[in-house]
Amino acid sequence: MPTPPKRKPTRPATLADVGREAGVSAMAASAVLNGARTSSRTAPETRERILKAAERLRYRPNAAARALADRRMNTLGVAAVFEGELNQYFLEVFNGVVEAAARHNQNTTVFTLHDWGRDAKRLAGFCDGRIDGLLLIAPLVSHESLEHLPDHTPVIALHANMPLPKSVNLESDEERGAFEMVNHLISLGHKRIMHLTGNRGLIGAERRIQGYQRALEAARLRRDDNLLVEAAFSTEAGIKALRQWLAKSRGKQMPEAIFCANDGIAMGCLEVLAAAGYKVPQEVSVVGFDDTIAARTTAPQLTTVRQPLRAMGGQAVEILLERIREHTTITAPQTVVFPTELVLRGSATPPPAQPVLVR
Amino acid sequence: MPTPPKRKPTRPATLADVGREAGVSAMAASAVLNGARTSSRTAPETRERILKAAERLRYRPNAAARALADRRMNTLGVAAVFEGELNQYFLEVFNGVVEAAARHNQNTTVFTLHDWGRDAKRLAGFCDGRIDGLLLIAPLVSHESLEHLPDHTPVIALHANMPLPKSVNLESDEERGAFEMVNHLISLGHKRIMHLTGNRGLIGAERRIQGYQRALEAARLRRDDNLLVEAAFSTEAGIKALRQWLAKSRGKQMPEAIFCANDGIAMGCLEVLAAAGYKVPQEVSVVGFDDTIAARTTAPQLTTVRQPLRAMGGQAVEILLERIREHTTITAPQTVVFPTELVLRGSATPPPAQPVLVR
DNA sequence: CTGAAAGCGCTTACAG
DNA sequence: CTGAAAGCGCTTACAG
Repeated sequence: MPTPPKRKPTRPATLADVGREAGVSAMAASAVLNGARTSSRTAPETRERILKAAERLRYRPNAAARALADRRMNTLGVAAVFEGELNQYFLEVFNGVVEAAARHNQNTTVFTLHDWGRDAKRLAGFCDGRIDGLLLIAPLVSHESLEHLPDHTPVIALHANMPLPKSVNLESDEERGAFEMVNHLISLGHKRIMHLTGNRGLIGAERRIQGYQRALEAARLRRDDNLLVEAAFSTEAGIKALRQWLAKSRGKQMPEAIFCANDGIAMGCLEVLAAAGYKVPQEVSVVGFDDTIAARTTAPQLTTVRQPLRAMGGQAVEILLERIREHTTITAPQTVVFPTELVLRGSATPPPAQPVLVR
Repeated sequence: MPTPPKRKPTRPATLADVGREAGVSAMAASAVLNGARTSSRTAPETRERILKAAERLRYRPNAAARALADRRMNTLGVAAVFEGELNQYFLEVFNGVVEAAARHNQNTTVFTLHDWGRDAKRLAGFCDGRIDGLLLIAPLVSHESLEHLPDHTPVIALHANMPLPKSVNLESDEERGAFEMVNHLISLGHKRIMHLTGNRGLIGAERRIQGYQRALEAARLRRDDNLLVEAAFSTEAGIKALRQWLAKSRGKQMPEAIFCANDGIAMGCLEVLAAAGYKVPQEVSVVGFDDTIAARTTAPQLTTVRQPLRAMGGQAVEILLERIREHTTITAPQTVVFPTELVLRGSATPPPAQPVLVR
């Protein structure tokens, strides 16, 4: 006795189901439901019947099947390192990414890496049809790891440590941002300006150093190597570096202003200076870089250099989608530079009339 | 003249390609490369040949094809509203999600909604085979929108405004957290304690209000309706609410402490108070709720109520994966409550000896 | 231990 | 305007 062809109720409806229900073929259903090319030329009443059937069956196109046929997943990958946590910088960029992706009906999937060098192979593994394009956030690439980059998936990089070949690279004009900030301090009357650097070797850190030095030179201020203090891009590093400097400089003159390579370092400075009893900005001005949320919650609020992180994230998505759509092949590395902007708040004022000594 | 069977170099290699290269069938390749069941029983030298061929061809399994055959995408969806930006709360939860997902070799894709009510249908649209399970972050569901929830994809909710039926619901004991925080302020000597609320009507906001009021009552402090100030769960709302309150209260006594419904509001308070020249915590104590990263980046750092957001995100993933694996069907809503915890930092101290006036 | 076959659910030419 | 066929790249039984 043959079993009646009964759909198991737990299985989502397919195009074939809808077609059967509407008395048409699966691809007629495909045409009207999933907008295949021929959709416009379907008879109105057939169309109606199919729509009704789909509604009744709660039909939803299966993404995997569609991706397989289409070679298009409508999903963008975002890769970033996860060192215990995704940080403020990432969140800011990701906001822009998510916003732009949503505008284009694209999904965003996040891949977290422990280490750019080590995980280069995993990165390529992501490009296995589940994403249509890949955005690398602040990647630290080496010539070797570039080997592992996917061939068939367009890649775009934001704040890479070196321009990725065959890719568009987004960066901001950090050298200029640093230059303008130091210039601003000079115009306020500062002459003795310390720079707490980011991680030496990172391109972002080096560019800020260059901007700092160029501004000093342009103003014919002498370069005091003692005021170029190596730190790293974190609050902890800022605290440590400034503390050490103060400890070994007792009795000497304080810097009139401290230009920090990012807001995190600046926060560390504020903490150390407050603890040691120096008044900011009356005795020492302190400025940052990035304009993260944190810059507005310190007291005084931070004068800083704004990078348009969110806009950069959005633009990355736009460019990536363009490349996916057009199948654009990039041969030479391409670079897009975003402007930075000075944000003036309360942490920088003219220097004190009398020199302040380290105490 | 027949064209030689030449692979187009732009196409990623498939199992068939690898099989051909190694002189075996596609499914032999499948067995050793993609770990199908039979993999263990492949002859060592065949195995070796296949591995070599795959390496040479840079073979990568196509995720879409695999998902279609498997009915398993190895991807989890996370849905959250995006009102201009993903906030710290989301970031914190997402950290836990990402971490747990990575541990299980699962991807995470983010779906952003404008509005829970309006986008209920889109939500179901996501459950089209591209994800295996869906995590709703702080969803605002209605009985009606529940209709649209997917039938074939397990769902789990974090901080839902009402327990979702057929789903596991994760929440934390916010009433108790609020109670303990206000109680702590009282034990420091505060009597005049303001509460800046979250969005009225949201269960999380109401629970914090209840905890606040219960603590005042328990200490027999009179309830001053003027100090229960309606705001919403954002920094901007905190700024606006406190500014308005200050503007209409000139000459009156400042609150000794401000209990904010979340850290974002507290950050807004710090900003307003810093701008207006009030010293925190010497003149006013400010405390938050959530213990997001931001709580540690403010100056002073925030005393706050810790919700184990990250752990909750991680746990959500674990439960979801369990449900996917087991095909567990849930009939009655299930709820898991996480404890909160007081985190003492610098933003709350005993009240000033002399009352401070609004200036 | 290995391979030929059928199927996952969709699309894209190609006929009628 | 509509349908039968082939194919996307993989897996899962099922034979040998």
